[in-house]
Amino acid sequence: MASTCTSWSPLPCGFRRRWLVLKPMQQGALHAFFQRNPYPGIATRERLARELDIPVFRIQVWFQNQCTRQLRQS
Amino acid sequence: MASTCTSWSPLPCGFRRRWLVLKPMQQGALHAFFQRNPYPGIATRERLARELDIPVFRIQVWFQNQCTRQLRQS
DNA sequence: TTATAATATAATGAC
DNA sequence: GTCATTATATTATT
Repeated sequence: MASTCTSWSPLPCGFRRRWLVLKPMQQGALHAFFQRNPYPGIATRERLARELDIPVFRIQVWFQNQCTRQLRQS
Repeated sequence: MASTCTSWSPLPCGFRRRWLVLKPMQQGALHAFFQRNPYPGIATRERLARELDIPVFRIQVWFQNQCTRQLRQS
């Protein structure tokens, strides 16, 4: 396995990134896109990051969380 | 899906801690700080706790309540 | 009654 | 899956 510090995570191990709440407009855009494509490739994630002004790794985390939480709806 | 009693609440469920009224000086300091930073990290909360002589979890509760009070004025 | 301290839980960001 | 932080609803006390 790779080290616990993956390439897309700029923070050193053991430090938790500052909690940032997404703005409603950003959330709306992400939800809308997720409905169309839950598994965007790196190019798409980078485009979303530019358009919404969110770091790429946050986009990645958001889609990961969204996938797992979509599944436990029952 | 947080657990019932989260980490910032050291009392077991069903037990209510004693009501504590903040002194005017403590309230003033909290309000002043809140204006600068409504979401202090754990290190900052611990510093405030030391300086104002208030337990850390009460600091946390005050900031949470202050956020909702702020929102209700609109 | 109003203000606010305190409890509990849901939603969600980060890991 | 797990933990941490924020948001919100509610209860209780001064």
